[in-house]
Amino acid sequence: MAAWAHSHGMDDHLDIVFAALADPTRRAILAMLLEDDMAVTDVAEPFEMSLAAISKHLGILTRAGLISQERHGRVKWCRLEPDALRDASVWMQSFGQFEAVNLDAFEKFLERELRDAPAD
Amino acid sequence: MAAWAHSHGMDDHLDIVFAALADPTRRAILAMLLEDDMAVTDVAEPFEMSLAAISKHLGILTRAGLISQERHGRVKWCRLEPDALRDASVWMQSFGQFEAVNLDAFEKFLERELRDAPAD
DNA sequence: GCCATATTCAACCGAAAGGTTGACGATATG
DNA sequence: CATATCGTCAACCTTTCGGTTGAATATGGC
Repeated sequence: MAAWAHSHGMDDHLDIVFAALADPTRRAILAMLLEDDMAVTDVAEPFEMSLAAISKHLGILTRAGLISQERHGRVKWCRLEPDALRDASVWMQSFGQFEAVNLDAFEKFLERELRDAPAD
Repeated sequence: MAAWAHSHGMDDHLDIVFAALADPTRRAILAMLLEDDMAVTDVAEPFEMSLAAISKHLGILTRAGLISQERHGRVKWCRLEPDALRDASVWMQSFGQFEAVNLDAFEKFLERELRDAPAD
């Protein structure tokens, strides 16, 4: 089980992951990191915005668990962490394939969603 | 022009879809609509917020293509539209398969060294 | 026609998102 | 030591988000 599940509900984590994915700059960053790990400055280079803005985006991606950042000297390397994306992907597939046979995972998902919803 | 900049039409749509999914109320609504089509008032019933707020949420889900709304008399029925979710899921799976690409660690190491090299 | 019901619209509000700039701490280099 | 580079922080600004309330616009039932 993923580390974030200990301190947050799945719901909170999905909030953060989907919000992180909702920005085109951040998705472009993920696409860049798909090819290779990169330093913060190199990530920022192709974008027409300040380094501080990119640094914020990277913080958001890190908090969402979508990337990890590791410091080596004064350079901070950014690495893609596909696990969080896989989790959200699984969530979405439970909708896209709800006609299919795999109702087990979906059943558990639905239970969780309904319990977490502001009910009665 | 970078390779990741190719998908421009889809990019805007992904903005809207992921932003729509980033709210727990809206995800709960999607979960409810999995079971059955519902009228707006019935969708709003379990939530502790105004009907107008739910109406806004449904508008956002509709603009994202995640649901459709059809008016019958004075009742507006909401139906899940899993296609948009499937699209976003496909986008995410391309990242989930990151490991399948099996990038060579040595190659990454080499590129890192070259980028760090003070020569030129 | 009259009234209740279903849904949206418009105006407003506080908080959060996404950007800027300038200063700053830390690290490498000469 | 001096200086350039890497990255973040703090303060600020504007726009968007998520919610409220009250009025408005159908539509259905009697």
